[in-house]
Amino acid sequence: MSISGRKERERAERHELIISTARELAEAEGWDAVTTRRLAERIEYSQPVLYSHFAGKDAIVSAVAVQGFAELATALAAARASAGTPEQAVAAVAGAYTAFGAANPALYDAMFTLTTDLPFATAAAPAPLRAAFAEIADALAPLAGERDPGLYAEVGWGAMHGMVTLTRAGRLPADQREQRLALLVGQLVARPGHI
Amino acid sequence: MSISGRKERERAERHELIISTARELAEAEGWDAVTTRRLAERIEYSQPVLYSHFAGKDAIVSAVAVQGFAELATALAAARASAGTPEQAVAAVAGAYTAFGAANPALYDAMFTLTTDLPFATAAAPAPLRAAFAEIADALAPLAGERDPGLYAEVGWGAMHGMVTLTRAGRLPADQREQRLALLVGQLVARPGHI
DNA sequence: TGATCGAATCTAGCAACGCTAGAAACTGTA
DNA sequence: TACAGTTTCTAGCGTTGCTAGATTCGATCA
Repeated sequence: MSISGRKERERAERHELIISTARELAEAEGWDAVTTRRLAERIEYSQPVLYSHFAGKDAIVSAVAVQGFAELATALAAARASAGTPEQAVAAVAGAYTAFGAANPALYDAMFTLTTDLPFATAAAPAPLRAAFAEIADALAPLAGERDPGLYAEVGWGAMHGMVTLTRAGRLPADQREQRLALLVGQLVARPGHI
Repeated sequence: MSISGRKERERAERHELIISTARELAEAEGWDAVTTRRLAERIEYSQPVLYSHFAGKDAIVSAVAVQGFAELATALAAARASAGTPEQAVAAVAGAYTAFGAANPALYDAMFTLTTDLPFATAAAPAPLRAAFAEIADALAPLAGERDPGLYAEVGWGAMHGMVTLTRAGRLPADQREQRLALLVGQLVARPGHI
């Protein structure tokens, strides 16, 4: 048992090594630089070993994305826990969310731009994805009032996500980041207007 | 003059043909199917002619994107013009924006996901891009109040963009689209809360 | 009308991509 | 020490974006 145990352990380590190396390479040089050849060279194995761990390159990106969602969930939970009022919790979560996107651009790309096959809005979605969304939902829930909590959370998430992606693409000026975020939070926690 | 004039005209026609063919192919089969070989075959020229019109494939995608921004600006203007109150204008613009994204998924991808080199928040940004943003800004301006109009527009744009992309990626359930949009608009036009 | 020269276009090919079949090496067992 | 099974690698396939050099086309002049 100990021999096969060691093998399994080594295999699991290599599995994680592939994920972390792909992530590092992407964060350092962008996802275009993450080719199976370069990745294999970095982990000091030949190309085909990648395919003994993952179905293909997409699966590697997805694995990085899931890791990202787990970290995002942790960051949001910490932000929410540090806040006093519900409004402050929303502000803290929004700040943590946008900071996460700014600090890990390639990771954020893997989570939202490159990964297309991760189930999300279903029960089959990986736990980290549901955990990250739950943090947003939990932060907004106390303020929902007559609003549907699920929809309220989705709208809040979408607003934060849009800001992150537009900022990242250089489509929102980098300055006034703070004020923009404050304005977003102000709208999110506002009592809804009617048309 | 008439001969070289005809040549220039034919060249311009082919230029547009490349753009429209790329767009059609993308909308029909996704951008992955838009290879330089398939594109050349469709326009019934060899591959290298593409490079006599565009610096590379990215430039073709960018050209499609600019066309998309022009159409988006038109759609938003029409929506805004049809509305009565400022609040209704915001609702109309938001509805038109999300409908545009849903109706032209590949085009929207070209505009926001694939194109990375289009300048935006600067004066050097192509006119259609500034026009589309201006429609959003103009719709929100009457409601800005003490809010900075520019930031207010950016936040509104980000919120709509986030909703479109998350919906498109299958990360927001397709049902309750209407209610979600209404909730978003309600938050956008709300008098801001404070933290 | 026919030769010439420049421009437009195509053929053919490069390097790099994701991925895989079959050979080789390595590991544990007898 | 020979064998069996797994693991890993070498080599290569088809496709990608892009380009150099050959070729064809067309306007201009003798």
